[in-house]
Formats: sequence, structure tokens, C-alpha cells
Amino acid sequence: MTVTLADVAARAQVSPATVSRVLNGNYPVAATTRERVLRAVDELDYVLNGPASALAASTSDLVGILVNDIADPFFGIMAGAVQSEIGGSGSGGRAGGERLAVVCNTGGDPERELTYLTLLQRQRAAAVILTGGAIENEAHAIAVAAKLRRLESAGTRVVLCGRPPVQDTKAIALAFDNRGGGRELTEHLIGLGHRRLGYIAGPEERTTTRHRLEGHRAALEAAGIEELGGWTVHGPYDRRAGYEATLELLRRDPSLTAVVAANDSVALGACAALRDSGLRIPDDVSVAGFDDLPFSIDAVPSLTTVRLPLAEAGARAGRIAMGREEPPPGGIAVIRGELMVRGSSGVPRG
Amino acid sequence: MTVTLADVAARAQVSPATVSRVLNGNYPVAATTRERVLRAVDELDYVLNGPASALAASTSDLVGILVNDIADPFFGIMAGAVQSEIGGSGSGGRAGGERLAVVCNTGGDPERELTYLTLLQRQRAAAVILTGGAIENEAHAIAVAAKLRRLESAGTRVVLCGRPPVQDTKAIALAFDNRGGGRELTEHLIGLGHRRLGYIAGPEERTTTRHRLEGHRAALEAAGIEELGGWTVHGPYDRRAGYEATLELLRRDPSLTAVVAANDSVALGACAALRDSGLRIPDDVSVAGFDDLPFSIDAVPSLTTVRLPLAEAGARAGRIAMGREEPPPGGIAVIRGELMVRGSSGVPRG
DNA sequence: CTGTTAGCGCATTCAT
DNA sequence: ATGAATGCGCTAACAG
Repeated sequence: MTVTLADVAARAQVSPATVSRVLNGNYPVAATTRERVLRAVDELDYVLNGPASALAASTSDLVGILVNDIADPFFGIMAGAVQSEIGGSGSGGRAGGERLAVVCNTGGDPERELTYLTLLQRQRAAAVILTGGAIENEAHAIAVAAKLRRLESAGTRVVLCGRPPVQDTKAIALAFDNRGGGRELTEHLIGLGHRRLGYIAGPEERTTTRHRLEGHRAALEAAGIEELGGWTVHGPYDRRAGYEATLELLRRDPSLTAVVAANDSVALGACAALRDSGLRIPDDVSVAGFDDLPFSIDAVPSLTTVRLPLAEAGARAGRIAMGREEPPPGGIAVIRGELMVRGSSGVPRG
Repeated sequence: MTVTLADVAARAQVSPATVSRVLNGNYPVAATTRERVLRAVDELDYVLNGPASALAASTSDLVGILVNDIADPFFGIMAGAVQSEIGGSGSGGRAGGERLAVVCNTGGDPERELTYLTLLQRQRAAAVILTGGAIENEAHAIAVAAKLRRLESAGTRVVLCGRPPVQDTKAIALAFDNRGGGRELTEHLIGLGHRRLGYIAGPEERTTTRHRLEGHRAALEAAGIEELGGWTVHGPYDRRAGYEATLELLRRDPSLTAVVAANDSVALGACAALRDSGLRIPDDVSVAGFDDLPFSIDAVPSLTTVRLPLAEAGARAGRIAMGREEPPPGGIAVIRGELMVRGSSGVPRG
């Protein structure tokens, strides 16, 4: 029924081995023979059987990408960048050498993260890239580390993109400097004169959440500002959480002059809540986000935030995963964010 | 080195076939035997070899998803929804029955679309879902149709999500009513009193672009408004294109009272350009988008647009691809958008 | 309900 | 530079 390599061999009057060799291009084959084989491939409209070659070669051309939420541009941008770098090096010509991206949406759920890792191991993925913050839970961290080690020992390259290093693992880590960015952002607001700042943190037990919050608090402390009890609220990384958290913060302390959000989506929700409460930005309350996603510059006023080079990081992770770029020394690189001061932050009222 | 099914069989003192059966769960096995096997699996930390089982069973658990740009939430939302539906039915228990999503970023390039389809065919994907508008090019359309037919004949289910049907194919199509949505949107503006409307269209040779534009023009025509020469500009589906196109439209006709954008990102760029030109929205110029992406409601003023049920469509496409939902009668379903009238549209000045 | 037997389609040794 | 032979790890008849 389906045409196989043997059929091609027969048509080209060569052995199956030869066909395999021209298709993989990693072995000397006479030019005329190659021609003949390629012609047969075309005529028969032959397509290699991926599973079969993966089985025989014990490697596949799949690359796993774990994300919390592919609908969130934060992850979409990284995933897209990874994808663009794992494509074929263009060596062979035809649809060869191409690597496919298996995107796994964990939804931030520890179990699903583990499940997907197992599934990728099952597929004998060539590489696995874990993006975004890690879940902070002892047992889970141990389980993940064990899985990664197992993957590595099976020859799968593991790269962390926007996630801190994992102990006892050869995984290359490209970590964002969330702490530094968070600190710089809050320092900016304090420099403007703000002394009463609310903070809308991400979900608990996440490295990203913790690091950004730590940076924020470090800035407060350095300025001698004592954080009041109700100034921090936790919630998901989405606009709705930002909206509700802002109303809550306002309820707790109507005298706040600034709201710092865990990321840009949350900040957008915060802006909406402030507007709906009759407060002007930044005249009454300043707002800041994190990430600098594409839509942030179009907010009104445009959002003060910390730009993370998501596309660059994703691309680099992809290249490292493909062995096309040298890993950073020590296997760890810290990627800094850049403070983007825009219209949503200003001097406090009064 | 690596533990195989045979090892598990030996440890559990059963035949390899039995192990295979409990792992796949699609065959009666005595409870006590199953227990024993499962224990052995755990003890050995065994993970099935995906390529091997795919080869033997001649099906894989990969589902391909073609998108133009995964960094764009329009596609991210659909991809995420698909993903959530192709997961395991929870029958077996462990990490079984799970299907993995292979996300392929075509960037709107015809060649890459074809290449990815071939790659997916090579992987013997269980299903392929093509999202978003199709490229309008005779030769390419024929090539795609041929590829889809080939995929289908190999047992791959093909579903189109947000894309019009493909001739001579069994592909199920969930098409968005872009024409109807575009028409309704422009009718809304005309109803408000607008008579001079600029239109920022998407890239040429795309079904989505054409249909939305056709809807717009149909509304103009029905209202007896003759479209002037410079009222339409084409460009990519991003904010920057919207920004530049708006400046261009303003240059051509400073008396425009409304700008209709091909999608929300473009609309955001349009808003920025209008503001930068000292024009107020909607007092001086009304703006409308399309899609109703999450950030659109947070634009200031919030964006009048046409909401497309992207998540629902993606989820449905996923279920149909998995055979868990009956395809629509005739293999085609037209999904309507919903006009969302918000702050960015108002009665024209003067 | 369980074991035995054959391949699935290809990449690789080894020869030549 | 090419061919012949072997096995990758698993599933699917077929028996029993």
C-alpha cells in the first residue's frame, strides 16, 4: 500500500542501504546514483517513515517545548523563536534535517509537567526546552530533576529558558534576572517619590513570582520603606487577576500612589480597575508591569515595564538545544531585563 | 542499556504481548496480572518507546497544528484549546493515551506550509489541524489539497480551523464568518453616521484578508457609499503595519472619520497613530478591530471589534480531530463572530 | 485470558 | 562507493 524505502531502491535499481544514505546525506554516494535515487523518490512521491527511522537510529527529530500557557504571548514568543532555530540547517535540500516542535501546555500544573516530560522521553525527543518560571515545591523539584537526568542519559539535550538552573543536572539554564528587574522597576518608582506601593504578585510557589517580588521588596528596604501588611496580593498572571487585585489593594489602602504588577497582562487589568475607580494614571496612581509584551506600548498611557528579550532568549535556547551554539560558561547565563520608563509612571500626587 | 518491554515482561513473568496489552489498555487482562506488570514497570522505571510502537502500530500519537505565528494570541489561543482537547481521555491512568501537539509555525509562507505537512506525514501524525486563513494561490492550493489527500489516505484526520474548506478533500472545515463579521462591523459604523471610512487590510492573497474586506465593501455598497481610491491599504497583521497604514490613510484623506482594521493588533497600531497625530478616539476618528483578543478590551478607549470564539473553535477542532465529536453536517461549519460595540467607535464629528 | 510468531520500515554494521 | 544481513522495540494476528 504505502511506498517504502525498498520500493524506491527497486525503482532506482540500488540497494535500500544506498537510498537511506542519500536521504540522510551523511555518507558519500556517487552523484549519478544520488540523482537516480532522488528521481525515484520524486516519482514515487516517497516520504520517509519517521517512526521507523527513529527506531532504527534511536533518535527522533522532535524537540519538546514546555510552556505554561501557549495562548500567552510571553510563551508564544519564546516558543516561536525556538521553533525558528530548530529548523533544518538546509544541508540536505528537501524536507530533511527539519526538527519539529512539540509544544506542551502544562498550565502550570506540576503533574502535567511531569507527564509531558515522560511523553517526550517516550518520543525519544532530541531536546527538551522548559520555558518560564519553575514551580517551587521540594517534591516536585526532585521529581523534575530526576526526569531531566533520565532524559539526559538518554541523549536528550535539556535547556531551561527563563527558568533558574536545576541541581544535579547538565541542563543549560538561560535565566531571566527577575529579581534585578523587579528591583530596578520599584527603584524607579521610589525615585519618582512614591512611598506607598501596592504589589500584585503572580501565583505563589513560582520562581518568577518570588524573584520579582523579592526585587520589589529589596528596593523598598533599600529605601527604608516599611512594607505594610496589605500591600501585596497574589493571583494568576492574567488581566482579570490584575483587575480584582487592584480593587482589593485600593480597598485595603486607598492612599496607594503606585501599583506594581507581576507582569504586563496583570498591569493592564490594574489600569482598567483604576480607571473604573475614577483614578487617573499616572496622576493619581502610577502603574508598572513586567515583560514588555507587544501590546504594552499601546496601552494608554503606555506601560512602564521591564523588557525581557524573549525572542532572543528563545532563539538562543533553540540553538543551544541543537548544539549549534556553545552553552554559556558554567551552563548558566543570566539574562537581564531593561527598564522601560513610559507614560504609566509619574510623580505621585500631592 | 535502556530498559525495554521485554525486560518488563521478564520481571513480571509474563510475555511481552501481555505487557503491551496492559500498557495500551485496549485488551482484556486479568487484574492480578495487570498489577504485576504495572509494578514491574514502576520498579524498572520503564517508558514505552514511542517510535517503536508507532512503527509497529503504524500510527503515532502526534497531532500537527499549523499556525501562521504562534506568538500571536490569535493562534496561541486556538493552539492551546486544541491541545487541551487532544489530551488523554484518562482511560488508562498513567501517562498513556496522551497525544502530543506538534506546533508548526509557517509564518504564512506557502513553502513552509507544504514542508510541514510533509514532515507531519513523515511522522505519521494521527491528525493535522490547519488554523487561520489560507493562502490564495492556485498552484499552492492544488499542492496543499494533494498533500491533504495523501495524509487522509494514510489515515490522518485533517481539520481546518478558521479556514475555508479545501476542494476534493475529506477535511472537516470550521470556517469563521469573516465576511459576515466584516460587514456587520462596517454597518455599525455606517449606522453611526460614518461616510468616509479607511480600511487597513491584511496581507494580500489570504482568504481572511479578502473575506473581511469583502464584508466591509458589501456594507459600503449596501449603504450606497462609493469607496474612494485611497481608502484601502494592505499590510501585515501587526500593530506596526496598523500604525503606518493609518498615517498613510490620513495622508491620503484627512477627512476620514473611521478606520477599520483587519484585526485587533492592527487596530491598536491605528489608535497609536491617531493619537500621535493629535486625533481623539472616537471624537475625531472611530476605530474598529477584529477578533477581540484579550487585550482589546483594555485598549483606551476599549476596542469595538468582532469577537471570534477562538478557544471554542480550537477545542472543537481538537475533538473532531480525535474523533470524539461528530463532524458538522456536510463537513463544514460556519462559525459566526459577534459584534462587540465598545468605546472606540462613536458618531462622527461635525 | 495469555503466549508465540512475525513483521513494521529503516539505519547500520560488515563485506566487497 | 555499494550491497547483504541484522536488529531497533513494539504490536497484532494467531493459537491455545
